[in-house]
Amino acid sequence: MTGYDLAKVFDRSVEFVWHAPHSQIYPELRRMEADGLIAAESLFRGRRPKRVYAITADGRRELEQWVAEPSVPERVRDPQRLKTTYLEFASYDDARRHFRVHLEHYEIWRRRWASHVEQLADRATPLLRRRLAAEGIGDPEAIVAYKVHAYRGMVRQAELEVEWAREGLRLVDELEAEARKPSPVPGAERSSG
Amino acid sequence: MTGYDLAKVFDRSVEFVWHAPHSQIYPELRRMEADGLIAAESLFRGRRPKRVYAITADGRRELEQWVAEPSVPERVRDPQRLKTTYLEFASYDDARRHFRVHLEHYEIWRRRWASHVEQLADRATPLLRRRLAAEGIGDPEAIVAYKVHAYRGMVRQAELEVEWAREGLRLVDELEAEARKPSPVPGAERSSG
DNA sequence: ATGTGCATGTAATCAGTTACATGATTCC
DNA sequence: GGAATCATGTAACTGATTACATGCACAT
Repeated sequence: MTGYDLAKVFDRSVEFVWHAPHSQIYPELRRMEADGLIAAESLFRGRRPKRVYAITADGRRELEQWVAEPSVPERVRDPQRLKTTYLEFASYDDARRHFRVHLEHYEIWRRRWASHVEQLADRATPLLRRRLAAEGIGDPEAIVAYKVHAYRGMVRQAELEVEWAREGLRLVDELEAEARKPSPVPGAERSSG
Repeated sequence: MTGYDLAKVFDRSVEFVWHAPHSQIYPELRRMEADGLIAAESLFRGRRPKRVYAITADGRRELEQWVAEPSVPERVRDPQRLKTTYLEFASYDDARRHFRVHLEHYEIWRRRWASHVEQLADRATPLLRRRLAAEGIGDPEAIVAYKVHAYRGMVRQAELEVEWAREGLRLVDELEAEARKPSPVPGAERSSG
């Protein structure tokens, strides 16, 4: 593939587990080429060449090493959850806006990931078709099954976030209703449930 | 607090939604001081001073602005899920190891987050006690409720990851069992369920 | 004396974002 | 002719990691 193709895959297309802008992709491709992990063929159509990359034997070995070693999950850094922790500094409306943005974001992504899972299960994505059409690749069941499992994980994550945001909205409503009530006499909360 | 105190809070203590090493904290504190968001008091005990920071009025305003504007979640970048997508390049044992590491990691964090939720609900964490003891702060219910909600989100995320990893392990077992079987005659899958 | 915890930094490097920059081709 | 898409880069900056570096206080 070319850098441009990759940018599409990362950005607009279906590979929704990793994002990278083209400004990161092009230099990285050059670095990988210099390291011998990929090789480019320059195609001239019209005047300017485009560089079509393919993996080398060394690159394949590197890829296999990478999948073989389990990567330890990174230290948590969750901007949304961090901000939630300090929502008492915001107005009720701002707090609601916080959860609504979260909800809408993950609702969109839930749909994207879900439809991608369907496409994978149907073996309908261009990349997957290419992989399955190639010869000498291992178990086609495994190729599909691992991807489906990965993206199902993303779908569930999104579902969780949508639900969590909904509960957040309900929480804000409750806190606001509670705050509007006349302040209770200390100790009085025992008498009424 | 001092930079050291903050590093503890970020690193070893209970604030499990954001991580930062001290090498990032100290310069950042100096920058925030230069910007007038925090002010330091140098305490001399023995010989070397330690710098105890407190938020300023400007800093408080900045904090309120930060919580008021909803932050749009970042583009997805999920190393574990990415690797899962290419597990067909790994051996079954390496694939299992991948999911086991994931499982153990999130099992540990699930426990941490869950016990933190309990502590928050009991108003038992040192930081929360300090906040609630301070005067002129708003609704104590809200202070606790938002934090509990945030950390409950983390607990559920961890539960999801644990379950997802378990299913991953089952998937690898199935794929391996399937691969060990004599290769089926094409079309034969119709006759037996 | 030795190790643990308190306490504060710097330096080199890497990863990632945003903006700047260009030009060809193809479709309407 | 103009817009969208193909196609490839660089530059400045910010955020984050890893390693290097130092020194005090206190308990065993």
